[in-house]
Amino acid sequence: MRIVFMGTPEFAVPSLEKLISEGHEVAAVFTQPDRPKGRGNKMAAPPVKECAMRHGIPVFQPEKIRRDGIEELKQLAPELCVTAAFGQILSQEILDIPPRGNINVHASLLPKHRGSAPIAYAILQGDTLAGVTTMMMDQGIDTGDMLMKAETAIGDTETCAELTERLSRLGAELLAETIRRMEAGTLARTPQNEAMMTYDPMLNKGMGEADFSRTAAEVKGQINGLNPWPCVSIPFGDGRLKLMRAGLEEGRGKPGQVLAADPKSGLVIACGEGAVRILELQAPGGKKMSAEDYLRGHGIPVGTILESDKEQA
RNA sequence: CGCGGGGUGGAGCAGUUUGGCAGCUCGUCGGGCUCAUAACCCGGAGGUCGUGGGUUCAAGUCCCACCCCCGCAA
Repeated sequence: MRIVFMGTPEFAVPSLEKLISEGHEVAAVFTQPDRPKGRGNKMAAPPVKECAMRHGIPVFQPEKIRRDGIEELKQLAPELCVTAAFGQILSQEILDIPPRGNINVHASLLPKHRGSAPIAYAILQGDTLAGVTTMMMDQGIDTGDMLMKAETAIGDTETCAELTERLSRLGAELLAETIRRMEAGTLARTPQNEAMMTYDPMLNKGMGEADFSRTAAEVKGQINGLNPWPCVSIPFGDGRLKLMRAGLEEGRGKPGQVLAADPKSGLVIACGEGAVRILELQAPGGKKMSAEDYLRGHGIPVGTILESDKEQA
């Protein structure tokens, strides 16, 4: 099928590669413009662009596709559009161009977790099940009719980064099967149950302020769900200590109190209810490492109360 | 030229300010203690100190260049 693909981050790459390997004619890729990124503010291409260029597929990077990309899309004359984490709103005019519509790969079990950070919120809220849904795009945000779903259990200490990687591959498989059924004429559309819907706001840096007064399960969800961004952190020395992965642990104490801190027993911090074991962390200026490794070279006295931002203010 | 931190046995760090024997915690190997152990005691192996040049009687440490890693800001 002649397809135009729209996507931006790493999550979208497996879907694009799957379309190619399935033999579809990917006529072009739309992705976000290159932006200055990282140290030195060097311009960086979105992962989807790099993938497209590797395959010799034309790339379009309009600032707003609904303003600057309409004519190009019309000329490309796709039979179907596929989007995956594109990051731009599509207007009805755009959606009307491909005769078979626009399929979106969304990283949640809709109608739960509409919005731009479904995977983070699944972990943040303590869900045990995550998944991907293919759906027909309409003008709302993740509101269109559902086509197919795939589920997967969320690991006990799985981070958003890891789950995103898994779901990106699951989504690619699901996308391929969805298109196969569309071609076979056996694809059913299921409207979303609006009563069950949840919409998650965008993540922001403020969400990464540790709050050990919450329950251990909430703290764990916050730590694992906000990795890789914005990450939970606490003021520490010259900078901030980022907590990258956590699990639940027995124990109680004042919120933020260090219950254990040595290479043998690891790092355990008391919460408002229960305690969390910090499995991976990153000190100011340092690399990400296991808590055990960190403690081999640094001491944290047992009993220390780690201040979270809210307690300091 | 956006701001800043870092590279030292297998892991994580100290030592650099003020040049002078390679240090700590852990792991690993051997021995001991113990009913037993991830505990404890004794002993050993293991390091081109990111790379290249320079200064010096002497450089992990001072000077110059380069490579790599990381945080912040966007």
